Amino acid sequence: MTTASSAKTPRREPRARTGTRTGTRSGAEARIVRSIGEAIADRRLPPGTKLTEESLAEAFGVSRERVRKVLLLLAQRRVVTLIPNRGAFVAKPTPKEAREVFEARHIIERAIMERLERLPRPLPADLLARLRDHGALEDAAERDGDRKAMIRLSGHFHLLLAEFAGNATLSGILTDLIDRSSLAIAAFERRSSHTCSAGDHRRLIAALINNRPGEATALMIDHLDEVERQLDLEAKTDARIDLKAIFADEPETA
Amino acid sequence: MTTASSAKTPRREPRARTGTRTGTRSGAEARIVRSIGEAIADRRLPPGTKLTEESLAEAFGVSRERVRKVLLLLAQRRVVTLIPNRGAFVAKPTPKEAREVFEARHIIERAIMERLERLPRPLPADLLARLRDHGALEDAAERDGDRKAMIRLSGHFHLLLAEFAGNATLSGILTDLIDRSSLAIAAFERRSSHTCSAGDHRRLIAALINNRPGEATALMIDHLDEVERQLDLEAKTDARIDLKAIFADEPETA
DNA sequence: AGCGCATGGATTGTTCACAATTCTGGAGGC
DNA sequence: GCCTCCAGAATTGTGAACAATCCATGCGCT
Repeated sequence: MTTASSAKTPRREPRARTGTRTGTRSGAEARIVRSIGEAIADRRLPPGTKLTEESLAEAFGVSRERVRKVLLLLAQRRVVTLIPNRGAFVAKPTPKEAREVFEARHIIERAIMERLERLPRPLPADLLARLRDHGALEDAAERDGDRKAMIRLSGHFHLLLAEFAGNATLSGILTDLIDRSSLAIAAFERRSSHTCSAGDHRRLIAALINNRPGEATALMIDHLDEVERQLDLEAKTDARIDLKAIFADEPETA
Repeated sequence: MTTASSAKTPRREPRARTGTRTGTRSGAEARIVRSIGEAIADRRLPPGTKLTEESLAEAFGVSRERVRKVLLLLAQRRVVTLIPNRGAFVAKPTPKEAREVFEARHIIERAIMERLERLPRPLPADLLARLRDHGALEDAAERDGDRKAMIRLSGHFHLLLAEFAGNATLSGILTDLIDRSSLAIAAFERRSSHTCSAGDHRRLIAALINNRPGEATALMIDHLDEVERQLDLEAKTDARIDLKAIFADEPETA
């Protein structure tokens, strides 16, 4: 094939900024990606929902081309599915894919917990503070029965731990996996069961602070197993929802 | 334009085909992504190389828009870096990022090896066949001193193992990590040493077949350690400090 | 010289119009 | 009644033109 050797004489190297986290540069796009991502995570956009370019463009007040780019990014993250000439849909994971995602989380989050347990004691003050703050938020959401907040906070909890494990690359990978977990949960959750994970998280925080070797890691594994066990890989949920209604009032500032 | 009420009554479900593997639909795009990715992996495109849209468009005989899309995908995979209004460059990982990538590979590939070791014996015939074929290819490349082939084959080896661990999601994650490893190697490799990994791979295959518990996993960890140890990750990135890079960091995202 | 500043050329970013494909709804034949 | 087939409409895909931005070179001034 044609080799891409058309790069001309090397000029100067750009400083490889580690800054941009998502690879998207414009702030507006990042905002839309996050907005749609969160809508999918807390199930305002259930799996299978058609994401019409023009509707989204209107809802966010941007051009269609930009929506197109956003959808491409989300597709790469497996959060939406692009079908040629048919459009974009909120991804609907297969049971196999759901199991794979949870297995991947098992692997990565176990490693994260092991690193956290190996952290020098006492734990950094900011970690403790953020864990405490987070616990309070989750408790409040549980008290209020705010389901969407609980889902969102649950994801944040896992990401918070990943962040303090000190490997941004792993955190990025886990971010995607958590989003896809949300999709899997939305697709396969049983009607009945609802032992919400706030309790698990509380115990996990306590174990992390007390630092009995292996305890926190074991709790994390149990926690992930428990979440996965609550799924019913036979259920098929289907619904469609009006995009504009969902994004009716989007906060201008992130 | 007035708001054309979209997303009407629920219609029909889109066949949630898992078909498109990469998220890119058109075959041409996938081809270009792979082509550029391989060129980066075996260092025909070293880190920092400017990737001008028009040059690429010409080289591949496609429109600039398509190149643009490809670059966006590669940026999402952290293989190229997009700088607003400046263009696309082959990513140049920092030492920190390189360490993170290798740590992530450690975690994932250890898990993969553990799963492979747990496979029922004797190993599937096709796995054995492909391992043998691959070994022959690597031996040949080593004999011929075909450095590019060796790099490519080394990546394929790890992906081959991942594939037979039976988790496509993990394989996908590892694919990205391997590409980024190639970048890290290209950026930080020491001039001198290069005990190429064909030998490591050979021993690993043997251990996998013989199946002394834990041996293959340990070999994989050693292998990854060895590769990383051959890099010079001491922060010698650049003597002069670029002020623009320091202050150019995103003011927008929290 | 060295520094500041304007201009020219090149490259990226955005918008627009149109082509291609699919979906919808109905007419017609069996 | 049910299926097939065929416009019309809606939606996605593509290319080209236009605007914005940046880099480099040269000129004038201190």
